[in-house]
Parts: sequence; C-alpha cells; structure tokens
Amino acid sequence: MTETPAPAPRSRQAQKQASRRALLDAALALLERQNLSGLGVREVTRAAGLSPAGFYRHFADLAELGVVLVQESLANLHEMVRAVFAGSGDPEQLIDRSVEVIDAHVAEHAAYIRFLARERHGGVKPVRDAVGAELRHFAEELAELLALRPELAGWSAGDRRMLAELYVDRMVTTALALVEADPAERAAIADTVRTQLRLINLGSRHWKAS
Amino acid sequence: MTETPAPAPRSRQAQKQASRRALLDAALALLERQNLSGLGVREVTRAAGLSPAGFYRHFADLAELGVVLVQESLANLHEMVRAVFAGSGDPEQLIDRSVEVIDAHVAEHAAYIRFLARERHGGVKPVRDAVGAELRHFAEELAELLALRPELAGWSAGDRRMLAELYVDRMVTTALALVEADPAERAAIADTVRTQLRLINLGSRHWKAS
DNA sequence: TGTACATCAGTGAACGCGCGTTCACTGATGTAC
DNA sequence: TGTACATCAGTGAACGCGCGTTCACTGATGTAC
Repeated sequence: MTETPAPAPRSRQAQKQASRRALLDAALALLERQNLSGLGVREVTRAAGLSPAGFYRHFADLAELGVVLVQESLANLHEMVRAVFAGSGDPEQLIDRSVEVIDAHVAEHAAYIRFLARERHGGVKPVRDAVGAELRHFAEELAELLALRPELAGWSAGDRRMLAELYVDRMVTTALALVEADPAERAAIADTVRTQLRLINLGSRHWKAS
Repeated sequence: MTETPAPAPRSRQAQKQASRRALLDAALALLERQNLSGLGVREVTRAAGLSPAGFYRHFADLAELGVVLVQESLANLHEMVRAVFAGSGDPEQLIDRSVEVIDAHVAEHAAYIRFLARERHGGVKPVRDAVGAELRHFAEELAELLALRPELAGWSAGDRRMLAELYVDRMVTTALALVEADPAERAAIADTVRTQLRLINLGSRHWKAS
C-alpha cells in the first residue's frame, strides 16, 4: 500500500482563493436550475464543501457573489468581438465568423450564459444592474468597431449606436436560444440568425444617413 | 349616523372568483420586485387577504398560478397585432403604429410585462415553457399576417418566419427596455426601435428570395 | 314560503423543517526576533 | 535554525423565524321537498 502523501502546505492566500472559487463554481452550477433569488447561502456552502459561516469570509451576501459571476460571465466577450473584427473585412464572412464564435462560446460557457439569461431581468437588483451596464458597455464597444468599417462611412454616431444595439440584441437573444435548445435544434437556430444578420446588413447598405 | 349596509350576498361562484382574482393580483404586484421562485404562498395570501390554507382551494402551487399569469399576460397580444395590421398598408405607418401600440401597452400593463421578462428565462420550468410556447405562437401569427403583404410576395414560408422572429424579438426586447426605463428615456428608446424597424424593412425590400 | 340537509370556500392551529446570521473557538500559516 | 506570538480562514453550535402543507372545523350559500 502506498502512503497517502501528506497534504502539500498551501499558502493562506492560495487556500482562500480556492475556497472562494469553490463557492463561485458551486453557485454557478446550482444556478443552472434555479434563480439567484431562490438560491440559499447554506445550499451554496454545502455544495462547495464549506460550513455555512464560512461563506461570510468571502461575500457579504449572495447578491455580491452574483455580481462577481456577472463580471466573469462577460469577461472574455470583449476579446471575442475584437477577434471577430480583426480578421478579413467582407461583411458576409464577418457574419459567419460571429455566429461560429457565439456557437462555440455558448457550448463552452453554457452555465454562464444561462445565468445571464436568468438574471438579466431577474429579481436581484444589483445583479440586474450589473448585467445591464455590461451589455451597454458591449454595445458601445461594437459601435466603435463599426465606426472603422468602410461600408458605414458617413453614418452618424447615433445611427452607428442604433445598429450596434440591433446586432448585440440579436446576438444575445441567439445565445440564450442556443443554450436552451437541444443539440438537434442548434443548427437551425444558427441558420436563422445568419439569415437575419444578412438581412440587417442588406438594410444598412441601403441606409441613407439622414 | 347612516347604517352600514348589510353585505350584499354574493353567489358562491362569484365569491370564489373574487378570491382567485385577489390571489392573482397580489402575486402580480409582488412579482414586480422579485422572481416567482422567490415568492411564497404565505406572502401571496397575506397580500390577498386570505389565510395561507385558502391558497390551496385555487391552485396546487405557485407554478400553477404563474402559468395562469403567463396566459393573461399575452391574452390581448393577438388582437393588438391584428389591429395594427388591419389599418392602412404603408410599411412606414405600420412601424409607427406598432411602436405606439407597444408603448401604450407597456404603460397600461407594466406589471404583466415585467413578469414576462422575469420568467421568460426564469427558474420555474412550467412557467418558462409557457412563455416560450406563447411567443412561438405569436411569431407564427405574425408570419401569417406577413404572408398577406404585397411587398413580401414571393417570399418562402421559411423566410417569412425568419422575418417574423426578427420583428417579434425586437418588439419583446423593446417592451422590456421600456418597462424598466424611467419616463425620460422612453422617447429615445421608441425612436431607436422605430429606426431599427425601418432598417429591417429596408433590408427586406432588397431581399432576394433564394 | 318554510324547513332540513348538503356543499364547500375559507379558517386557525399545528407540525416539522431549513433558513440566514452570530459567536467564541481552533489550529494551521505567517512573522519577528 | 529555533522559539514565541499574531493572524485569520474555517468551524460547529446556537438563535429565532417564517416557511409549506395538513387537518378538522365553521358558517354562509345552495338545493330538495
């Protein structure tokens, strides 16, 4: 019989980080099946392997934990959209690439997407506000990227912003639809959104800035 | 001193209806500030003026009550959209009228709209499914109405459905944005969606059915 | 019209339960000398 | 390197509380004769 190795001593900081991570992960997993407002402190600590009181070493309450999850959910969104726009410039290719990226992102981070869908209009105000602020920020970023595109030269800032919101909204809705769909439906959803984005692109090509 | 009039005797049926209505209204009011999954039976009966046990004379649980609220939320949607399409045919006027109707509807039924927003992706499956089914039904109805429009003659059923989903989605998102906005922002939101719908309309005019 | 019985929406008390939060504590990690 | 003290993440017990649900009941409404 081999001996169980003595537990490697961990720095206090690293140990605390690990517990915090465990709480966040446990909460995220539990939130796949319920709302944040239905979640309990004891439920989370039980799943994370801590005592109930341990929770308060990391967060004042579940809303605070929720806001952290919102930030994590949207953290890599910005690099994603920049990556899409960095490539070749044909709008058709851009649309295809966007949909691919969304599809891959949803597959990889399903729990985060579901969480955002639940809490975007959910009953916990600080979390709801955090989601709203992040999405607005995201639309701004997209509007800036649209300003660089030759086919939109001469558009007013307001019109660019309007178009950015239209795109963001379509993408968000698609992500939510994908995460709740069974695998068989996903290809059809992706097809539909591709067509819709093409139609929007067609409209913007014929748009006359007022 | 005038006498308090003796309480008018109510039929049992009418009395039961009134209690049921009180439960639904109390729940709807409470749901403006929280999720269905955070709502309690005792909380609802307290607000409705019944004893906790009284709840079970009307509903098996809160999910059942929630499904009824979903149906009520969307009940007059269909006549609304038919009324919009029944009028004069110019697409621009149609867009203006649609936005006006949404705006008025949101103002009048804010609590129902907020409820739908919360529970569309919420943690109570029967309710979530009910919302999804109703919105799908709504998109189908719109697709049928689009089939009658001369400017879309020759479109495939699939493309009409795609366009209907795009419109429905934009309208739903707008309704949710309006209900959460303060009055000062509402005009700007309505302006933005009008512009977006015009752009989509422009795209569909140049759409070549494949 | 009057009387005797049936119905059933709503009650109030009771149950066991899991909740959020607090508290003094423990013991491993970290630090000063 | 060794020793004495400080820190503080995590514990376990305790608290009071409101919850969902059940139950036998009450009394007004409804019905049969």
